[in-house]
Amino acid sequence: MRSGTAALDRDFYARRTPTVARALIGTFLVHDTPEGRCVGRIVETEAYLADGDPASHSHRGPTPRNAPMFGPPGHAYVYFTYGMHHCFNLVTAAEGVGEAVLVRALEPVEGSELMAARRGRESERELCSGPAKLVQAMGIDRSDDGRDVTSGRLVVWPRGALGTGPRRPRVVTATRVGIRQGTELELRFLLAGSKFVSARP
DNA sequence: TGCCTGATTGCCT
DNA sequence: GGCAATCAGGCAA
Repeated sequence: MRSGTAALDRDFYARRTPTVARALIGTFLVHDTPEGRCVGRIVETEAYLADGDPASHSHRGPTPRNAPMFGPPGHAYVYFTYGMHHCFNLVTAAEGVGEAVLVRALEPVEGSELMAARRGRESERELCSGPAKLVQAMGIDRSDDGRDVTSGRLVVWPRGALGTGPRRPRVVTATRVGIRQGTELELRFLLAGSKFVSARP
């Protein structure tokens, strides 16, 4: 294993959640399954906070569903919504603080044929341009809820790990989408100019 | 116990 | 641009 492909460690996630959400732009989500490896560059994220954020699942305190948000940072939080979709989050901040970053869009980097087969879609832009789309394309499911993402089959590689893409990408902020409360908060982060984001700000 | 809403997507018009 | 699909959590009764 090359030194450049070491996964982001727990200290990366144990910071202020908006800081982590911004720092995740340009990093690589990597999932190894028996069918093969899929890699996507993270191009869109949203931060969900513990205090003053009514859109956050953790807003009303811990439940069995949102428990991973309150666990140690560097773990996955996968939840089911709208009766048919899953969304993938990375748990941030200190243990006991219910915060996480929702990964909203990826740019396919490796394994796009496998992604297309899972998605039943050929268009590269349609593979990962939405939180539920990328979960399906990457082969993530509820068994990954709570998984440690600092090592193992599901990890995040730092910017520059593959020798492609800018190490200091231009990141723009915007208000979050798909929520009714907390819409005034600028907690959405996007890779400037990327055509793989879910919706233009 | 039961009704309502939602961090979405894809198909239909 | 509208709307159905379909389930877990929250809240009212």
